[in-house]
Amino acid sequence: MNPCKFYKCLADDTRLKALLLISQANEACVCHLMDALGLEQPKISRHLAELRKCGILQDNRRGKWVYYKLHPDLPEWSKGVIFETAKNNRHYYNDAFIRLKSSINNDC
Amino acid sequence: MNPCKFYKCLADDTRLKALLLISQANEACVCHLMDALGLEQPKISRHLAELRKCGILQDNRRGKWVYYKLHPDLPEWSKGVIFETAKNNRHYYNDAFIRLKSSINNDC
DNA sequence: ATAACATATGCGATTTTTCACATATGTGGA
DNA sequence: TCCACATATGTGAAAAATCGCATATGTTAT
Repeated sequence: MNPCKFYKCLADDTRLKALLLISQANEACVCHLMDALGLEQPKISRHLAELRKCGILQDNRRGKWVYYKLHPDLPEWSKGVIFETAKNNRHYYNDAFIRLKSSINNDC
Repeated sequence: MNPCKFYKCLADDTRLKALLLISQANEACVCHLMDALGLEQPKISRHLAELRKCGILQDNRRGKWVYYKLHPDLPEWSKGVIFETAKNNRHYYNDAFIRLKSSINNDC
C-alpha cells in the first residue's frame, strides 16, 4: 500500500465519509450509503470501486446487494489511520451515520 | 482541521515526502528539502506553503533560511497519523531522508 | 546602495480528478 | 423468459490540482 496512493483515496469528501461510515458500521451496501450521504447511485458506486481497486475495501455480493467492508488484508497502520480519523472526527460524519443506521434498519 | 482537507494535503508525492521528512528530522529548510527530493525551489516552496496554509506546518525564518516544522497546534490525531505513516513507510522516503541528513550536515 | 543568495508567488498551460448522464451487468421473482 | 431492482461502468464535459517559468520579496554582507 503506497502511502501517497492511500491518501489520494481518502482525499475526497464522498470517499472519506463512505469509508468512515463503513469503518464504524462494520459493513454497508451501496443503497445504505446512498441514503446516508444523499448522493446518486453511480457516484457512490464509482467511489467505492476506487477504494476497492486500491485494496482498501472488499466487496461481497449477497443477492441483489453488494456489501463493502474494510479489506481484511489492509495493513495495520492504514486501519489505524482510518479508525483514529473516525474516532476523532465524529462531527464530520455523524449526521450521515444516523441516516445510515436508520437506512440499515429499514432494509433499504 | 477538516479531515478531508487534511488528507488532500497528504495526497501528493512531494508534500507527503516533505512532511514525513520534516516529521522525522524535527525541522528542515527549503534548501535541504530541495537536495533531499531533487526538486526545484519553487515547487518545494509552493507545496510547503500549502501545508502551512492548512495549519499542518509552521514556518520560522532564521536569516536567509526558512525552517519548517510540524505546527505545534496540530491536533493529536493528525500528528499521530503523520508519525504512524512515517514509522510504517520508511522505504517510501528513506533515500530522501539520507540525502536530507547529509544536506543538513553540509549546511546546504 | 548594491549584489548575492534564499524563498515566495503570479500566471498561463498541462494534467488529473470528478461529475452527469446514459447504458450495461448481475440477481431474484413472476 | 421477462421484468424490476441493485450495482457497475463508458464517455465526454467540467472542475481542480499541478507544473514551469518568470519575477517578486526578504535577508545579509560589502
